Amino acid sequence: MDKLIPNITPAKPTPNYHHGNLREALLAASVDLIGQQGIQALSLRKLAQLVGVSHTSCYHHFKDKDALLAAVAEQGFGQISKGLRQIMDNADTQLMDKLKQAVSGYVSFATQNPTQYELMFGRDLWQGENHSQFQRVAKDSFRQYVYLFEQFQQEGILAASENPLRLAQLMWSTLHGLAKLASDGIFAKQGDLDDIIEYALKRVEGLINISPT
Amino acid sequence: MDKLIPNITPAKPTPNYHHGNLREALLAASVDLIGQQGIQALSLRKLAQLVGVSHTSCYHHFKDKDALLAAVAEQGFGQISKGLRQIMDNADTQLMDKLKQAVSGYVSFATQNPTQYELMFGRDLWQGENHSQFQRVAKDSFRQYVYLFEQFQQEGILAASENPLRLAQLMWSTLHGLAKLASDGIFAKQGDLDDIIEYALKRVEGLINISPT
DNA sequence: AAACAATGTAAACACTGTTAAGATAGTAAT
DNA sequence: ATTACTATCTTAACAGTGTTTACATTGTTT
Repeated sequence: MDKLIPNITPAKPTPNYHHGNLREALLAASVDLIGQQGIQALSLRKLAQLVGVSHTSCYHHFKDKDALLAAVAEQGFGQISKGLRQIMDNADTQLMDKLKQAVSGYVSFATQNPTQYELMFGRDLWQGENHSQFQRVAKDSFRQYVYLFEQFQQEGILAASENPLRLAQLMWSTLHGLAKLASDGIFAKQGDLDDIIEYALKRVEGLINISPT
Repeated sequence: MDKLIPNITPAKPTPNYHHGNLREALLAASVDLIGQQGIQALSLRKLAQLVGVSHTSCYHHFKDKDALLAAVAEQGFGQISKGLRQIMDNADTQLMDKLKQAVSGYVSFATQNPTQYELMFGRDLWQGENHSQFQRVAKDSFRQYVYLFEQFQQEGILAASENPLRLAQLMWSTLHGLAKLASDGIFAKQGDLDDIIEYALKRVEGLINISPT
């Protein structure tokens, strides 16, 4: 779906004074530029030149540079949410398989879009001003994990004594940690990743079958 | 140990041409400034003004702005390592209690120094140029977790069939995820954190007692 | 005392985000 | 269709940034 080498073509021959679709173009160029050169390398001016437009025109579509970054991050969460929903809505898949697919899908996104993933969890977007729209989309993607564990419980696979929310929080923390550390190559070598995931899933399976206190 | 409101005093009356301890002063001021205003707010000029020195003097102690940030991050890992070592070296503490203390200590650091923690795991420092010294200190702090689980195994508490490295990687991922999400208030409310940690530790305890395949 | 290296400063460069004022083009109202 | 209006894009300017270059001051070694 994503091109391996996104094409950053320096301006296209748009004879129109009004670009017509500048907002989307800016977002797309941002994803490309960030993916290739890192978050730091993204400047409004470079971006505008890439799209073939004056750099101040950005301010008609985004309040801030921060707002643009928030939109890029939001798009990332949207992508994850979409993928999760497709997995969840497949009636032919067993619950445990859904979990496995959800996990590997999440980690895949992080490792394939490491800089965007970094942006999505940057402290600025969560702590600073209220990028409320962005945060809403992000939290929606999380609720699907809670929903998954609730289904586990409804089908009696997971003991009623367990707390689905806590379980989802714990599992998602692990997932985020794995994704982050793997995508940045911090500790686990890229190859070890699958091993660790398998290792983690075994634990969850044990938890589900044994269902301890 | 850390002051709640670090004092950012704008320049001290240093009549000396040579500051004498500029490197340390810059690091300390960086930690303060970052902690109060965020990473983005740190500029070499602001920093220099805070210490009462010309902004170009930084380049005699750090190659880059990035190098300075790496030093700040390195100091953070050093702090964590030191705390872990104190826990590990206490002969009067049981292994399981050491684990608990290590976990809560780690999370405490992250929640009390959220911006520095963010910096420590920023992609730039891990991906970009080779801040080798920084990475060495960081990885040292991780090895202590591996060492802990190895001890578990030596004392027969953890089944020999388990892989201490994998276990440490998994646990540390979880820990990092929890710390990050909690310190930025992303999903878990700050109050829920203790619950989740307790929940997580129970899982590890179960793993250790039952010692499954 | 002279030579040297370490550590400080000042000036200049290219680049950044942001604002303000004006140009252009589509759209709705008369 | 002409007018008014709004959305969109441009140019010009501003303050602030990291970094380099050349120079000043100090501490140390010969």
